[in-house]
Amino acid sequence: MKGYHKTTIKDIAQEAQYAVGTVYLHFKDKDTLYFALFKEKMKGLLSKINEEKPGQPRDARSKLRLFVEESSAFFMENQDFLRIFSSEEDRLLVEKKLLKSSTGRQLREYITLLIIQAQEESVISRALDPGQVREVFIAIIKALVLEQLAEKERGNKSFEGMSGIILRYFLNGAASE
Amino acid sequence: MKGYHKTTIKDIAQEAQYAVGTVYLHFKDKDTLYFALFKEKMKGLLSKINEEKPGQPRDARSKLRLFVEESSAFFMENQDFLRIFSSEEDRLLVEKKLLKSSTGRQLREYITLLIIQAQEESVISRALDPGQVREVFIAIIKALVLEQLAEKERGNKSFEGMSGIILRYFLNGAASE
Amino acid sequence: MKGYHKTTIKDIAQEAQYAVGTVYLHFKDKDTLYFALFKEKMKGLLSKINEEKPGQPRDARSKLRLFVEESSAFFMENQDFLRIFSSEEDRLLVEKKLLKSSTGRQLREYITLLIIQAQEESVISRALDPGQVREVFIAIIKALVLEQLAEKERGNKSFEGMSGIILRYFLNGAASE
Amino acid sequence: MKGYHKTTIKDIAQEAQYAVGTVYLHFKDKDTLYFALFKEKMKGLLSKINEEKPGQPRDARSKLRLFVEESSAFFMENQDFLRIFSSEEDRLLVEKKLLKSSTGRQLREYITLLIIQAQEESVISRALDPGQVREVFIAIIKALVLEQLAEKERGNKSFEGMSGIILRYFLNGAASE
DNA sequence: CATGAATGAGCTTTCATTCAT
DNA sequence: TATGAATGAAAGCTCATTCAT
Repeated sequence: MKGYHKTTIKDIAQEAQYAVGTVYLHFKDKDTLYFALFKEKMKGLLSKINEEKPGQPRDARSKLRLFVEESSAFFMENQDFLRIFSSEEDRLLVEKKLLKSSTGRQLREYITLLIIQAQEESVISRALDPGQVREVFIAIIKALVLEQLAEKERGNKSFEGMSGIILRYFLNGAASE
Repeated sequence: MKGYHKTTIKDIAQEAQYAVGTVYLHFKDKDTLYFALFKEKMKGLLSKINEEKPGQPRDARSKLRLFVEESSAFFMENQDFLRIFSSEEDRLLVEKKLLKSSTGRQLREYITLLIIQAQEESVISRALDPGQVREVFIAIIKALVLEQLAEKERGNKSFEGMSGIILRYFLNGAASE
Repeated sequence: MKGYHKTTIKDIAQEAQYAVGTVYLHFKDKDTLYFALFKEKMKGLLSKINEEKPGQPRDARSKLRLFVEESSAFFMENQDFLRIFSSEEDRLLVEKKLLKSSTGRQLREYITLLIIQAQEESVISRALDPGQVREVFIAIIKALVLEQLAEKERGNKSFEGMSGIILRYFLNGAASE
Repeated sequence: MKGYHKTTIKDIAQEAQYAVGTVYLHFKDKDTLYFALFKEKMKGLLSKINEEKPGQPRDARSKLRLFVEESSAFFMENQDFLRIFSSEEDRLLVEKKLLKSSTGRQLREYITLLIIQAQEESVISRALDPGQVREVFIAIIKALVLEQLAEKERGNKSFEGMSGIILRYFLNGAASE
């Protein structure tokens, strides 16, 4: 994909097997359309994460691991699309218009609650601000997944064990023990 | 600022107190202009970091701290401009065209070498891949500085002690000890 | 009309009662548009010339006369437009891109064949190079039609008998008999 | 050369070893500059033609031949520059602004007088309009010189005997005798 | 509901012209 | 006289948006 600004409505319409005009029956403008698509994707991740599997452990550490796994996989699958919105430039728009919308906020809230649970279970330090921890958490996931994708393009190793590595950086940092 | 795609040459010219045509005396096209501006900023950071101050400690931990301080401050001062380039969408352009240029590469190299030194001094685990560590390092700085800026806009607390916090996340992670 | 370089897409669009963007739905750029318009005109002349009228004499001399009449009339009707393309500056573009295209070549070929027929019927000297004769033929038509148009602008006489005069110059030259 | 519209003032200034600004000390605008250059060239031709060589025959036929030779040679030497102005598109400008100027008019007058002399000497038919004859004369020279130049570019034969051929077309036409 | 031709504001880029030096 | 950096009007082209069908 080409990024928000380089992706035309025609591109999207074509991919969706619709005519340009039809798109405008459903979305009042380009922004709305994009944010709707974004929301849709986020909903996908959210429902996957919330999906209750029987026998699934509910402790914070397991849920953190699960979140990293699910979101990494999700990120990789939708890399092109999400790359558009992972831009800081657009994050402003997104945050201002849509992350305040239910889906985006729900995702952030999910993570925040997860972190609070982790603090309660003494997995994450109680001294830290949950919002801050969340940002670091997301940033590390994003950075390492993107790096991994770049590696992949260069033809290098696979994605095996990446979520373990991410979690390690997140929880224990880079220091020597 | 508005990001690469939304910022017009006219905007830039006006801000620089120039006429549109004047810009084109110095830069052959929009890309060239942007990358040149970007490079200039990076050069500023690079030279600030390399600036030898007498009595400055040269151990890895101090240098890491210094880097976080300098780059955070730098980031904050140039937030608008750098926000443009922190966009993933544009990172592709930038990385492909200019981060491979001396300045961008030098900065990355500087960080990588710093991390290697830290590994040698047992500040950072020898088991980790320096490139990966570097990405995590940058991501955490970026995420927390941006969050801080957002806070500031919302009128909240100041930036005091931020570099300590960043370093803490980076080195020790979020886990309880 | 103003010539290729001075005629803007906006001009053309306006004249055609279209918006600028509409023009670009049909032609990918200015060149393409112009050459298409040119081709269209040429096609018009070509089909007029090839139009078989019953009882129309097929000897070379009659066909030469007919060609002069048709092309003079055509030239006059489309003077503004064709003036653009009679520019040597643009002839390069046109010749390189479109006269090599079927329509332009067909027209040239038509004239060449006509001249060869005339040579076979001893109307034109067999000693002369048909290509050269063709260029002279075209040049004389162009020169005298243009002069006539200039006269007209100055308010002088009409176009009566012009094709006879053209043919006379072409076949017999300016010499006294 | 690139033609009137594609040739920039900077191009010309550079070629003349001047700075852009300097050009504007002598010519009030691009048109004026160009027409001045054109005039200069024409003056060159005019003085060459008027150059009295001892023992030079003064009969009309000889002078016509001489004119064809001189102007062909001149045309070839200055082809690039003259091509600019041989464009019909620009001829309007030239005719309106400068051919009415002394030099351009002088050249035309010279040819007209030459033709009248030829009519008096019964070389050219008295029945023909001298202005018209002049246009045909110029057109044939131009057409065949241009064709010859094109041939040359394609690597074909040389320019030998061209002025004889031109004169032949002009005086006797293309007809079989 | 669906279409896609038509729109035109707005972008990047060029270059004749000016003017402080 | 000579300079050339600065100017900004105007060009070609794109694409989000509309609307008659």
